[in-house]
Amino acid sequence: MRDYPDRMTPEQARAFGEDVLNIVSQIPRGRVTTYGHIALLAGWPSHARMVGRTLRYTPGAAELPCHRVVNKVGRTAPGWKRQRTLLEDEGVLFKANGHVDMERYLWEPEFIGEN
DNA sequence: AAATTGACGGTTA
DNA sequence: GTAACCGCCAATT
Repeated sequence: MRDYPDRMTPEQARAFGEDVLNIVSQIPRGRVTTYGHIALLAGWPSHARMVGRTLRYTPGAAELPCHRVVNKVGRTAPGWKRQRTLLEDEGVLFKANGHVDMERYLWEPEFIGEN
């Protein structure tokens, strides 16, 4: 018995991509959220990696505040050095270990009228 | 068809 | 704190 969703059909993958971009666009300035939270809200809890894939490869994702998406421990995206500067410019403080202070800046999206 | 690759997450040591 | 795994899954090789 699998406790994770079935493999995405192409149609589901398309809808998932739209949902991800839509959610990212709602992250408030000066706050961050995680790949896992976005995947959960999009209805695919085990697809955190796919959220990262979408933001990395979808043209137009750069127009969104995708710099406000970090991993669960507050680490910024590998190879994207500018992300930290963008966050600091809107007031997000980093800890000595180079991670975002998640206790202070994590924004947890809420389900609205779902199901 | 089989193996590898990641803007990830979790457990263990 | 680090590091080594493991599970997950679409895309790529």
